[in-house]
Amino acid sequence: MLDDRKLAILRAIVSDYVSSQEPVGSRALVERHNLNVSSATVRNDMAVLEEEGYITQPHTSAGRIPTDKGYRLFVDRLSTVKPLSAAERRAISAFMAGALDVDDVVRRTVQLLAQITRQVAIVQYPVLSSLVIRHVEVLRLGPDRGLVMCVSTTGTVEQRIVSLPPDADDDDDLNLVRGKLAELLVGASPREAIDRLAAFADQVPPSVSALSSTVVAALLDIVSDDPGARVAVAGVPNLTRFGDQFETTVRPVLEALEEQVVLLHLLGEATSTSDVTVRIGQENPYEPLQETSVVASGYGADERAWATLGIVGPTRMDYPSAIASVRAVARYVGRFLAEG
Amino acid sequence: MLDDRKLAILRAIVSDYVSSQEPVGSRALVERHNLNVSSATVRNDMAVLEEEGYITQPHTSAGRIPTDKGYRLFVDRLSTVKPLSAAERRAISAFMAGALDVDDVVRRTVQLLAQITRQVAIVQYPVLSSLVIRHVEVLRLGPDRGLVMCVSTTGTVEQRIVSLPPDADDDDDLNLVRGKLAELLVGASPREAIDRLAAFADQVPPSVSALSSTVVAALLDIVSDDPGARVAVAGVPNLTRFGDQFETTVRPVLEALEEQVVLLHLLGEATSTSDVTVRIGQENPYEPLQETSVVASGYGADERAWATLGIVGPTRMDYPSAIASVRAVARYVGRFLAEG
DNA sequence: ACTGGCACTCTGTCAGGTCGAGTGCCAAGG
DNA sequence: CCTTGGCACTCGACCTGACAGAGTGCCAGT
Repeated sequence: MLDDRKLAILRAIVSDYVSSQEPVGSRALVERHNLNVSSATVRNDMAVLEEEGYITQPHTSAGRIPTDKGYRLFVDRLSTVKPLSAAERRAISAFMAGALDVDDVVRRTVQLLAQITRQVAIVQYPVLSSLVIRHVEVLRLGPDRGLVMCVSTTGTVEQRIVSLPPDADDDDDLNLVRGKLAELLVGASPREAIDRLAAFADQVPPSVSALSSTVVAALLDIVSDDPGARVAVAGVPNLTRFGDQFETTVRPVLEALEEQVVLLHLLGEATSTSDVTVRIGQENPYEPLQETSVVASGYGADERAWATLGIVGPTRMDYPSAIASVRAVARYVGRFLAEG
Repeated sequence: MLDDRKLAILRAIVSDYVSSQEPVGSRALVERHNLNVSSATVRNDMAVLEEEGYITQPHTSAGRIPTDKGYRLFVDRLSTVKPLSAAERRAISAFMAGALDVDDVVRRTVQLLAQITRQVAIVQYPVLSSLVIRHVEVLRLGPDRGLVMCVSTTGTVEQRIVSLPPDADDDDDLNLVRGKLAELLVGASPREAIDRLAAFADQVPPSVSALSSTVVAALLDIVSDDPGARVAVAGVPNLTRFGDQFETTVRPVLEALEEQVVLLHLLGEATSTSDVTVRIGQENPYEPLQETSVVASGYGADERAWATLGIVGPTRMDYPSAIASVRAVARYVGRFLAEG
């Protein structure tokens, strides 16, 4: 159906359109790429490609632009991942060097990704569910307010403010509960923690049951209410390069960027750290973003991904570079988080 | 120089322009407001107002639009702050109810502010410098990595990851240092903490001096590297209502929104919780944002402000509503943080 | 001091015309 | 059967001129 030349033409169309952002015609194509055929031949091939749904023309007598299906074919079969330049590799190390804690790593990563791809970058915070609890703390902040904290082995800290029963007039009860909980939870994964917490109510003396249940509720909230459900975003100004129609294309993106839930849905679920997922236009699960593409990858210190990162940009995007950048950054961050 | 009628005309121009976003002419003015004079009279007055620099016309034979100076006069002398509707007040309480911790309060506040003003909202995290240290924690995360944490009485948690000397082969040293530091710092303000930490090196046995100095450095970093230097942003999609020119007006705003430092500079320094600051167009300290106005206020539980919040929008903004909203939200958040 | 009237200026828009890029198709050639 | 040069056709981009409308400034009259 599609011989080599047609594929080469499709590749050329994608490549030209991505760089010029203008429909590309048959003549320009034979001039800029050495296809060794005439423009008429290219036209015939383009007619076939259009019939098959890989390209389309905005109006009669304009050049062709790739469809989502065309980009998909390009990404799957026609593109070779562009290796990053030495300068880019150096930029990555320089940018990440000296990160203070996990939050800082995430913030730097998202900025880095936005900068090298010149798109909007999104980085999910590492999900606690693949981590291990290192420390549990319960503090009294005021007469009836307390703080419950949970620290993971990677240094992520999650906390909740709770109302403490005012009758616990000194902190012995608090320390008792804290001690028992620490003993119970340190070393546990969040999933184990949920199970152990469910059985905890029976293990405390009735005198502290009110206090204990409040703290346990907060801890359950922390470990079960997926703490990786947060994302960092950078590179929003890059949207101004998006195109002309603002209300129709950019606005939905801006709205999606304010909805953490949508963003997580968008990044998708990455189970492995080695794949880069590309969602093109209408393949996108979130309807208002069907004019945009998402390039995402899992990241983490081992094969199992801790969380996801990626970029969002126009379907007309330089996929080979984007994929290479996302992959490189994901790998680097994974290693960085492992080594500290 | 400017009699009552001229002021009334200026007020009418501002009001009409803000709602219609189009230059307003003399005839429309006498029709929509009962000025009891003819359009010719209005024209004469407008000529004076233009001469004085309060209004301008985009081109000959177009209506007038207010200048920055015109808006300034309007804000200072011609507008009365619009009280919030009952529905808005209810929305504020509903939105804030059930906030989990300080971070959550900030996130909700910034969303709330963006929603009721329909502008871009910015909320600075409460600065630690007006708070008191409640708890200090030092944890070992791995063979050579540790976590240093600091909790304030409002429940703000700041942490740093540090490299620990590997020779501390069990955690007695760590606990010793932690204990001494907790004793030293709990109850201190950040300023006091800096002083006390400076003198701490002398108080520890030499065997733990390496460990101690690492931890102290991290704590100094936490308490001195102003943790209130962070802001939350929401309502970015509202920028699409900004106007037509994108490259020139919206892009600089998007860029500013990615720079925490610029944003803090923009909000300015609010020392009191009772004033609302309005910076109009060129009054703005950050040059690329001279087409925008900033309405900001300090907030906090007492008269002294903890931090600042505000909105950024086009100079053509509904100042009375914006000022009222910013003030109301600032007060509400202040009370909320105090009561918990 | 205000008002009605008038000439003037400028923008936005619409119709008409031209240009050029690009296509589809066809007949001829390898 | 594939490829190619040629040709007619289509349609958007751009320019032009004309026109209506909004708005102004100014002036003479009340």
